[in-house]
Amino acid sequence: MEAKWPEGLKKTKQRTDVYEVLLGAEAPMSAVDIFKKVPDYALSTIYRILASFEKYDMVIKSNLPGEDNSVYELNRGGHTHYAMCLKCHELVPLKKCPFEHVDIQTEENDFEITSHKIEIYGYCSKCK
Amino acid sequence: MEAKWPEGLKKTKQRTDVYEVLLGAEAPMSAVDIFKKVPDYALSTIYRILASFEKYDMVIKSNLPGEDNSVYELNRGGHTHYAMCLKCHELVPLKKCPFEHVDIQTEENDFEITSHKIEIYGYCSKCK
DNA sequence: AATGCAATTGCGAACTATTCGCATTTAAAA
DNA sequence: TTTTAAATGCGAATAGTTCGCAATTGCATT
Repeated sequence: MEAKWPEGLKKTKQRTDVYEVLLGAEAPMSAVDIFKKVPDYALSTIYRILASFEKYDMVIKSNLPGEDNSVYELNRGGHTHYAMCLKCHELVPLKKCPFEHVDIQTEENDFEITSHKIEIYGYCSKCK
Repeated sequence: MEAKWPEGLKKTKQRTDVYEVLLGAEAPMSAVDIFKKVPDYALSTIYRILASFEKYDMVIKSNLPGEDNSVYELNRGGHTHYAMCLKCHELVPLKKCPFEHVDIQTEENDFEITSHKIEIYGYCSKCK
């Protein structure tokens, strides 16, 4: 309900509702998923809201392959990765970031790494 | 020119030419990138060829965020990951897979991992 | 509480990457 | 060489996302 709201991001009914939806989600959602939860708002508005949230680092946008759309999740600080079931497409969170104690080396030895994304695939307990 | 060709994949001028293009590429290419190299073939044919290559595990299809298209690279066996420069979008290969000696644990403890993708972001030597 | 204005929204049209349908061509098996 | 399933070219269709613009709304200032 009440939560930190970025300075400079105007509060509107649409934005707070979309924020609520993301707060209640336990897996990343697509724009259309969100749209279905708040069908009174225009889909293009959902996209614009998500873009504004992304600009303020409130959400993380990901593109899961196999799917042709983007999904969004609230940026809750400590970053989370997911494993995706190739059969039912369920997303299962990883216990911890596998890169925690790994150092990554590029061919170009001057590359400054700022962030990463990980996609894990396989079969969930129900599907295998 | 002569290289292993999967059993059951019919050899056509279009397919071998697309294969050549991918062989000569040192970074993943989009369908349109490839199309520009072989402009006599229909773009839809390029897509279908890439889909057939993917089915035979000859290419790896990836979706780089920020870009709204997919890119394809030849599957050369030992898998490679890339770091992407957030400024110039150059792709720099990693020296080795960071997951080589890491075990990944999901919340659901029965998840069977079969593969992974990694996306590293940052700034290349030229851009930072 | 009323005013002003920039930011946001709704609506539909536009755009882009990708896929599909179908008639024609072609690889390669017989 | 004949045959036949698979591949291609072409344009149209689709899906996700973005854009333009007029109408609305948040919120700072009176």
